[in-house]
Formats: sequence, C-alpha cells, structure tokens
Amino acid sequence: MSEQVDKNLAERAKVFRALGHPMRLILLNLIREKPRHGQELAAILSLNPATVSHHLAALSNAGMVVSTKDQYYQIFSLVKENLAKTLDEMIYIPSAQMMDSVKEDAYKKKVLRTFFHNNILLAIPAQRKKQQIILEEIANAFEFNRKYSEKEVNHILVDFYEDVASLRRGLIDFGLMERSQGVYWRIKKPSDPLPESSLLTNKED
Amino acid sequence: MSEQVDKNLAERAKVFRALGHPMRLILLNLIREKPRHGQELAAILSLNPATVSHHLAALSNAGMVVSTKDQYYQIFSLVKENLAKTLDEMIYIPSAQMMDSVKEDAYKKKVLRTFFHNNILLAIPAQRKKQQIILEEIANAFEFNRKYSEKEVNHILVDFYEDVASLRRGLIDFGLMERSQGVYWRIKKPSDPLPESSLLTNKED
DNA sequence: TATTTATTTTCAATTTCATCAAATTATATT
DNA sequence: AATATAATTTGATGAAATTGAAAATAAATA
Repeated sequence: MSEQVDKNLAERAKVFRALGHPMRLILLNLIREKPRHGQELAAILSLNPATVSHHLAALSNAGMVVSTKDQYYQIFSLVKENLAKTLDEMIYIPSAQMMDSVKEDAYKKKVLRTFFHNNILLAIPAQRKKQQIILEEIANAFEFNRKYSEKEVNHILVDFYEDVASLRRGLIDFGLMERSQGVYWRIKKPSDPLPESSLLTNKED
Repeated sequence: MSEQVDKNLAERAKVFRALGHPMRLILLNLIREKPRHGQELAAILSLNPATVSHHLAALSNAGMVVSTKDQYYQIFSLVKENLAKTLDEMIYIPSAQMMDSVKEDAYKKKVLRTFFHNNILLAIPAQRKKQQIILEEIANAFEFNRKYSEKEVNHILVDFYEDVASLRRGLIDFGLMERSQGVYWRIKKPSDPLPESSLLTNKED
C-alpha cells in the first residue's frame, strides 16, 4: 500500500524534475505549436542535436511527450492529458497514507544505507524484507520494455556485487524480472508477494 | 519584453525543480496537515536538521512555503495559492513571445559561451548589450534582500574576474545593484535601460 | 552498395544537488 | 553570565544532471 505511494512519489518527482529546466519548457512549447522532430528543434534553438535528444528523452521518460517514427524522423508531440493536473493534485498524499509512507521511506533509506556504499552492495541481507528493498534498488538499473541477454544482466549486476548469480535469482524470485530462454526483462511492479525462497538458502542456479 | 518571458521561464523551472525531489513532496504534505518547524520535520523523517533546512530553503525560494518566526522556532506553512495552477498553465508561453524568447535565449547563450569559461570571465565585452548579459549573469551570484559590504562584493566578484572595480561599477551602472554608504544590494530587475557609460571608457572609480 | 540524413548512445568534463558533520547564529532559560 | 534549544551556514563527499564530441544505428536515396 504505502509502497504504492512511495513508488508514486518517486514518479511524481520525476515529472517535476523533467519540467525543471528552462530549455525543456521551451521545447514543450515548441512541440505544443505543432509536433516536431529533433533536428528541427535543435536548429531552432541552435543546440547540439545530442543535447536535444537528451532533453527529449527526459520529457519522454516522464510521460510529457510521445514520439512516433516517420521515415527517419522521430516526431515528438505533447501528452496534454498529463499536463491537466494542478500542482496541488500532483503533490497531494492522503494523510492516512502519509505516516505509512514516511515510515516506509525512513526504513528503506536505513536499509539502503546499511547495505550499500558508493552504489556497491556490501552484503546480501538475511531478511527477505531487506532483500526485497535492495533488489528493488538494483532492479532500477534495468529499463522497462527492454530485453537483456544474460551477459548484459551479469554485466550490470557485477557492478553491484560479485555474486551475480544470487542477485539474478533474487530478481526473478521477487518478481522484479522475468526470464525466458536466456532473455531477461524487467517486470512492472508485482503485487509485492514475498517469495518462499530466500537468497541465503538455496544457492544453486 | 522577451526578457520578461526568459526571466519567468527560469523562475518556473525553479518551481518545478523545487518539487522534483520525493523528500520535498513529503515535506509539503506534512506541512499541509499543519504548519510545522524544522526540528519537528527532521524528527519525523529521521533526517539531519541541516538537510531539512536545505530542502525547506529550496521550497521557500520557489515560493511554495513561507515561514514565520515564533520564539526560536521557524514555522513553515504552505502557500496554497501557488499550487493552484495546472502544469499546463505553468508551462505555457504564448506563441507570439516564443520566437523572441528563443532568439534571446540563443543569443544570450552564445555571448555567455564566448565570454565565460568555467565560470570565469575571459574579458569584458566592448558592446554594452553584451556587457549587460554578462553582468546579469554575474549579478545572479548575489541574493536578493541581502546587504553586502564592499569587501564581500569584491570577494564574490574576484572569482569571476580580476578587475572587480569595473564589474562593481558595471553592476551599479546597469541598475543590477545599488550602493549606499559602502553597502551594496541587488536590485529586482530594472526596466532594462542601457546606461550611458560603458565599462571600457571611464575607468575611474 | 555507398552516401546522406536523423537520431541515439557512450563517454568524458563540468556543474549542480543531496547529505551530514561541525561551526555559527539566534533565542530562551537558568 | 552560562547553558540549552532551534536553525542556518560552511565544507566535504558522493550522486545526479548537463553538455557536446565521437561513435553507433537506422532509414532514405543515389
């Protein structure tokens, strides 16, 4: 439940962050006039195309714009529905959920501080609740709607912790990722079931 | 005119940036329930008071909260009026002003790129229009609603450029700062008049 | 196939932000 | 005065964001 809010919270913050740059506000207004492609926007703003691409990616990740491909043009247009809310609505957390959310947040932060240092996992926690927290954190290194080979998965995981096999299995067990014939992909927030298995018990893969 | 928009743009972006952090969203919701002081908020969130202070300063600078002093408590409360707008309204720039704004922005960026490197002023431009741009940039290093001694002013300016006397005089001439008996303060955007004097002509101070 | 055009990704340099400890400022209490 | 409490500022450190050059993709066209 409070999970839901927390998740939401991070996502709301992401929207605000995406809007928190003057150049991106100009981009949105140019796109509002009519859908445009990156090259055009870069020309208008006399900006490096790569820079525009970065900005558009941020806006796209936050759901403020969508793009469709037309020939070799990527045409960006505004998602007006997502701009209809007031700041107030974007910010609001029902007070019933507040304390849960706050406590959850404080607990998570404590666990992450304990088990991570400089983005490196010091050890795999013994408690499943804590495993869940650290695995959710690690899962964020993977994008949604993308396939990863096992090699790619390992490459990402080894930066966190040497025992990539345990991490990989944990991500699957906790429903954060799925695998089919050697291909992995991230899963869109499961309904938070604690799995039977623990990362510290059955070690085979 | 397009100045007006640009200025606005930066300010709007600042509001979004202030809202672009999960912790600050929680802070706003806690403050919404009832006005609170920093210590209380820090305790609830098990956060260092200094951290809370920084967050509240960001929210305050963006106009999302105000504070009143009561004994030695600084009580923060929500500015609901500023949360009533939709994202759309916050973002919108009338298309008439768009092109002006864009051109202005591109020009400014070009001038700043030419005359600054790593936040250091390479030279004082000869044209007053460009002087204005670089001085406005430098003026941002000073806060509003604060007094600075000449020593403090110099200390800030010397990081930009050795000839602090010229910069100081420029800030005054262009109406970006005012001085009275050795005390300086920043001025709230004048109506952009180009002064008669140029930084490169009369050099006495 | 080779070349052009648009876009994205990767990498590196730089800047800005987040966080907390320590020092400082301001007010209240003894 | 000395002590206690709240808040802010400063400094250090790590994390994240911005930017653009260069390389990699992808589609169109000669």
